[in-house]
Amino acid sequence: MTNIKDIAKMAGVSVTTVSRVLNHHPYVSKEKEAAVRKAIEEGNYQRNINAVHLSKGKTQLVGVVVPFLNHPYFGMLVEGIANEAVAHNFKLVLIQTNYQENREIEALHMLKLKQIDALIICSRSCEWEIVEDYISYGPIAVCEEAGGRSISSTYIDHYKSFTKALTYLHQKGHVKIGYCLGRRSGDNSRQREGAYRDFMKKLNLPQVQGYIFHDCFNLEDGEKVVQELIRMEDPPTALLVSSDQVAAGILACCNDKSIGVPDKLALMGFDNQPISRMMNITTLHIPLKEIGRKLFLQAINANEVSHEEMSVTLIERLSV
Amino acid sequence: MTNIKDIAKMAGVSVTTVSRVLNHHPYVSKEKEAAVRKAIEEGNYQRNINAVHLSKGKTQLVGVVVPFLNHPYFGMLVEGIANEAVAHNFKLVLIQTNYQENREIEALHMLKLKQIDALIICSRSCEWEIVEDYISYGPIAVCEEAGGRSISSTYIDHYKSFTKALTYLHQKGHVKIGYCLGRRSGDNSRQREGAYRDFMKKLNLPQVQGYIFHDCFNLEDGEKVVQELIRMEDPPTALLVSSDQVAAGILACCNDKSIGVPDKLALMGFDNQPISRMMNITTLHIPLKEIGRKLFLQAINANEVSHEEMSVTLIERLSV
DNA sequence: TCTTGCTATGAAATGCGTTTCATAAATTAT
DNA sequence: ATAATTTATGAAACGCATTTCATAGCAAGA
Repeated sequence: MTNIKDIAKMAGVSVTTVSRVLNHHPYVSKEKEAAVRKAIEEGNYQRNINAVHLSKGKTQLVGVVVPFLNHPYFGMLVEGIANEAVAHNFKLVLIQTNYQENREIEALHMLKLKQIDALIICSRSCEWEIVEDYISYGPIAVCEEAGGRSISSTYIDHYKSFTKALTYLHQKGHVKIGYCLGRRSGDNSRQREGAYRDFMKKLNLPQVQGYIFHDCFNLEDGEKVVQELIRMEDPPTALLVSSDQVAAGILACCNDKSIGVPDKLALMGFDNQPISRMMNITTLHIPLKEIGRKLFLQAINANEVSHEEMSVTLIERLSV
Repeated sequence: MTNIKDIAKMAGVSVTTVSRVLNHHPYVSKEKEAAVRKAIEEGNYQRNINAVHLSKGKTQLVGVVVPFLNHPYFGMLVEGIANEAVAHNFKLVLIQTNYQENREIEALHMLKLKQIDALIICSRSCEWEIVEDYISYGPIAVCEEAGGRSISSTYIDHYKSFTKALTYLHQKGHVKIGYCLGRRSGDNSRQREGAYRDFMKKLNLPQVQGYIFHDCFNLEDGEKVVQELIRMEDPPTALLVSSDQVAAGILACCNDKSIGVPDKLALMGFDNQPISRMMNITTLHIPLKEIGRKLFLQAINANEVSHEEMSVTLIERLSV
């Protein structure tokens, strides 16, 4: 393999000049540039990218932390990130955590080691303090509110969104309202729980523990929920489901069991995934691709920390 | 930032010895090792990973080429790859191509530049010849039959699978059978088309051009198909759909329009995605995660090229 | 005419860890 | 007791491109 030195020799110039040509730096005469290009051609020269990385201390790589991939939510989000990455000539390094904290720390570590130039955390598992320990090593962007912290964020306000959805359900006459969340921990869940508690309290509606479901991620989890609902003697009349996937699962199961939606049970989804459109599930649209795009831009912008709230839109369909 | 030289000085040894400790090489006395470890601790030393990469010519990175991510097929496949990658201490570099050939070539180029140690192509767009040009730079694994070529592969035989499905449909009494595929190009599609042609011809069944649909990837595409079906005066009675997503879309649309499934239209899906289970779609199970896992193992095994065919299983549900 | 200031170019320093080679000392084998 | 290994350790080479610094020539401005 030829290296820059060989090329320099072949072209009769210094390595500096070759480097200049390679990097489109000014101050190279046309003749020398031509000679260098010819040598590159003839020597079939390929820059050793790892040497470039070492030298520059940059890798044009951005880490993306996701708990898992085979879920439309993250699929869309990463799609948005990936599209923007291409446009900026960056590659993505995928770090699948399955919500394991140590995997997330590993990702942060990669930032420290400069294996990646920046890190996007789509769903955080470890403490803020730990993340903050790494901000000096490179930009970090998260998909949740990080106001006040030196970490860029593009997020939606889950408290507001949840309140919006609850208001809508209430307006539609529902009083016995329950909800389904993904993982129990995490700020997002806490925000949502808070919104629920506050809302129900304010309007003096019953807060039933049994109306609350956790660990709902996929279609299959919807079945689980319906099975529990059936067993209740006084089930909720409306369910706010933090993922369209789960809502779709619930709906399908209801159809199976001839539970009328929305008459017997109203369903409000989240995300506005294709499936919700197809199954006519009323949902809150979240601009995931757009969020992904913004996250990427924040991640590669080492100069400033920014916080961007994205708004959600209620999409009325037929499940409420 | 302290580097290996600093550590060597601090511990009163040579950089070689530090490197030995770092890499768990033998022939280091207990005392020196302890001194080195202490220095590493005190100096808060972090190996410069880019220097390691340069020196070793390896990056512990495997590239993964996918056309897009927000599709359960690729989501699952990559999930399988990612799980195995974690187990082997590799990271994945995602290359989203949107089926653009040049993006795929870029990925191959990364292999050449040693930015990645191996490449997994989940869905190939460019010519075999181009891919083969790169095999000397590192292992490549593909998710399609590559028999005879020096490229590892884990795949399912689409000809066989399609034939299996067609046979099943025919056994169930269907004669007017159509099918839906993703992209028109690609070996997989060609295999399927071939299977269809051969099967229909052999049994002397009608091959109607209008029964064939292309560019079906997502739920939404199902709608499109149904709309066309409605317009036909002599529509097919069964459809073999190369993705459960699309099958689900079709089914949902049929439900909407009160087209009885399977009475009016039988649907046979592909992949055995969660959605097919939920919607009771008869499908062919493809062990995607398993395929992903094998692909990864093939990719990091630089010593031998292997070809592994995975079998599909027909899952009888209620849509046929 | 003299001073700036730009253009052009290369030597050398910088980023940093791994690995080969050489050597010395300590064992083990013969 | 001598030869053959094994253990231990470091210097130097190797992987390679970028960037700073120094220098020289030439053109434009004062």
